[in-house]
Amino acid sequence: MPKEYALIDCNNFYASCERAFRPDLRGRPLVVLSNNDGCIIARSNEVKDLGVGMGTPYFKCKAQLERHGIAVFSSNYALYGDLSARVMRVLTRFCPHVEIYSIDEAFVDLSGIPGGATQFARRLRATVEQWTSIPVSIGIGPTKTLAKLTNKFAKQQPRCHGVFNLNTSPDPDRVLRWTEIGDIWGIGPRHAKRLRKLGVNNAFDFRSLKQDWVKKKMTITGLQTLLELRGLPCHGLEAGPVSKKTIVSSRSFGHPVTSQEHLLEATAQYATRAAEKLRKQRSVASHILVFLQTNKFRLGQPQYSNTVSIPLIVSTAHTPTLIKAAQAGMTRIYREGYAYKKCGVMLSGLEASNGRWLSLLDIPPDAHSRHTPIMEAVDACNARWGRDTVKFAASGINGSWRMRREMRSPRYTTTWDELLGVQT
DNA sequence: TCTGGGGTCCTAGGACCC
DNA sequence: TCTGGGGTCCTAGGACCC
Repeated sequence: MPKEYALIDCNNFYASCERAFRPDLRGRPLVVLSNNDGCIIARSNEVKDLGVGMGTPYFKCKAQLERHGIAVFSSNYALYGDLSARVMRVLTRFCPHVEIYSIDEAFVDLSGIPGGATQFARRLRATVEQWTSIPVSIGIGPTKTLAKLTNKFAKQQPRCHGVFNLNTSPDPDRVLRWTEIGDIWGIGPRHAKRLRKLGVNNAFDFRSLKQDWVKKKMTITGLQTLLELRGLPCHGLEAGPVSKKTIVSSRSFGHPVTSQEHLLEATAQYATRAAEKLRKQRSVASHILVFLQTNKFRLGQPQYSNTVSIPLIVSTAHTPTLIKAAQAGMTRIYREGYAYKKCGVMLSGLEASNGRWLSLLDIPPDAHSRHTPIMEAVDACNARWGRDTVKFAASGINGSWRMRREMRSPRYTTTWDELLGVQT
């Protein structure tokens, strides 16, 4: 019996979230923009049909969007994160094994489910939509790669009504022929271009290539994709949340930044965010990397970018220590006379905080563990009363470097002041 | 004027060691 | 005229994902 992996994928997730509390937007075209209102990162079906591409800079298509009366939103991650959690809660309630793969996707194992995977998936789809108002599509196949590709088929073929099972299909090869080479999970634009030149245009063509050739040209990961398309599972379901090996916090600035003072504020802010993520997964970091860069799209302007990695004497998750190290790094790479676009910090060398290596240097063993209670208290306050209830002065108050989000919808589900009002 | 953010894995090649 | 061989570790860069 083949496995029955299902991929549950929210349709146009961010766009669907914006519609969840705005029924007037159903059937109306809408887009969601990236941070700083820079690029299009989500489109409703109507906008996809107009040919507006994913990742298009907003300023390049603004006029077209206005002409067609398209609603435009800044990204509202508080809302998307909360609705995602609701969708995932429904899945974990009904499915035995769930792997949350991204904010809008989850794999589940439906092998041997009573009544059959297809019927189960249809009920699950209806329940998710009824309980969260988020529409999803479900693709089922013997491997994760085939479930992924079947999901796209289910989403785009109206006859499927959002659910398709490759395992019970009378003609599974039809789905593979339908899948363009660049739409296969694991085959990106570079490999797709090369394969097309060789006449390999869809998943069916790719599946018949020789293993040795694929491994040579596309490494072991390409070979795994090939085997998965042949129905041999190379990727299982992750058992639980996996700890990150690196943690990054970085942002483009709302406006170009020239002063060292503002860069140091931003650096402190990103170090604070990264440290929060670090503590959330109960890790400590042994290295902190800081980088900054000018705007690479401004070809006429002087360009400069640099990176510095700083080893920490003792692995830590203590925000003030990390801020200090990050700011020291930033001071080292800052050069006067440039208009900076972006900076950020990356934490690496992560280990579980309970199994930390002790430094051989002469540091009292409790030098950092004595900081643990205070950081726990800060995290608890911010969890209870909202982000930045307790913050570090080094981040400044209202620097012009903070990002722009001029068209953000209300945080309907996570902020009291922004709850949906109902008129009586 | 205006071009996102955060991750993973694999490989090649250099440094270094015996 | 001659200039070993093999192993490990680290880093940079490429490719991919959402």
